Amino acid sequence: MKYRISANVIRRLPRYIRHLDLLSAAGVEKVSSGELGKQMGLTASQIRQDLNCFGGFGQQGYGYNVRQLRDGIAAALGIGTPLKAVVIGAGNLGNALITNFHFAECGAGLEAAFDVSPDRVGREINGIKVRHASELEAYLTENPVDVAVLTLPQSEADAAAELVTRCGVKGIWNFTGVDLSLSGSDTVVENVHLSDSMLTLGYYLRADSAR
Amino acid sequence: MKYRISANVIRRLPRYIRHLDLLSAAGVEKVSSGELGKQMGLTASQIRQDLNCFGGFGQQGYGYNVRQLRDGIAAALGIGTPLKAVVIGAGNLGNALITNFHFAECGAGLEAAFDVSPDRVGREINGIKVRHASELEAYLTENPVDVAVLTLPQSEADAAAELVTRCGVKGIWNFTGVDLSLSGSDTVVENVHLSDSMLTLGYYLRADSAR
DNA sequence: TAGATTGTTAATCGATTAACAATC
DNA sequence: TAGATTGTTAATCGATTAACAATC
Repeated sequence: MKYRISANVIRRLPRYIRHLDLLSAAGVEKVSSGELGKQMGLTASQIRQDLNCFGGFGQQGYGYNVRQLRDGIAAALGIGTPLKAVVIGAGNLGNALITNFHFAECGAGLEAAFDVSPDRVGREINGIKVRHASELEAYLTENPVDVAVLTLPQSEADAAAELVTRCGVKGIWNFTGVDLSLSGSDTVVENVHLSDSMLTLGYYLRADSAR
Repeated sequence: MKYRISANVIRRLPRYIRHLDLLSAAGVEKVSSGELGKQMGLTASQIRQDLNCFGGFGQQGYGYNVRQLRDGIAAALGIGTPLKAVVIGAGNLGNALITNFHFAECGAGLEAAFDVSPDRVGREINGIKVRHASELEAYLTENPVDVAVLTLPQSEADAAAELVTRCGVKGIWNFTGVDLSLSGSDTVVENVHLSDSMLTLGYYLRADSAR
């Protein structure tokens, strides 16, 4: 990682992995940038540029070994050295993530969940114990955690972000829909703003129909 | 809409709305591109360029009226003429969306949900009736729907996308994690690939720590 | 009118695409 | 060796930033 790799490149990497997994599953062993581009709707140039940010995965005159390329990208993303994660807010959405989301496949390990509702505290969801939010600070102090998944009400978002950051959490997966104000800190925030996504869909849908 | 507006601009619009709502709530009535930029971490230039894609919301020497600008952007996004939506797959995630997501605020109206599980079919979630998936095709034929929200297992994703597209659905909000293969159709697909999001977070987190 | 701030044109920067020499 | 395809440099394209005249 000599220089800064653009966010566009990084955000394409998961898609490469997904597509390569599909090829692997279909028994394909090698692929050229040209073919891969055709399948994924990208130019061969772009693919070669993207991949060369991370090193020479390919072989001239041959192409890329599917398995090897997949593993190379996975390594670049850091899958393999899992990050410790906790879910904060075990309501509907938190529940859905705890139950369905494959943390392990994304290089993370879910360790605990927190909530305030007596209905939820004490329960176990998919093997994860739901603790009371009042224990959060003590927990983070004793068990260093890398990522906090925020799935709590908007009104609590900023306070929770502040608390976890103070307790050493380095990344926030933010489902609250609020733009967190963590000025000054070097915490990495990944926003999943579902409203933004729906609004964008709506825009293109209407733009399309207008044609 | 004389020319094609870049996706970058479109994806910033929801954020403008969110921030302007905050200002409104705080009683702020006017804002200049300079101030707004400082608050949102954008350049004043970019803000003026963005806004001018949609028309002269501002007034020279004064700035932008917060309320008016907010409404202008909302209009550009088409909030106000709601799109009809159905949720397909009423499991954990579908449930969470039906219960928590504010469709109305995003210019959509949720009309129905579909599932195959006998535990879920017949139930009502947040006022939305869960119907059996076998009724989906007939339903869409009788009740034209704009958007299908796909929250079903990956194995069903492609078939569901094909069916709804065939029945006139113009937009898909895709939570399945699969890259849908809707070759040829002009359906708009908005992907919410949570794994991609988590992987990206992991990348930046580790890149940060490495420094 | 003078000051502020927009709308818009021009300059810069970065990302994508094209081209091609290196090499398997 | 000849053919294919990479890694990498150069050209193009688009997006962001800067500048400034228009105007409230």
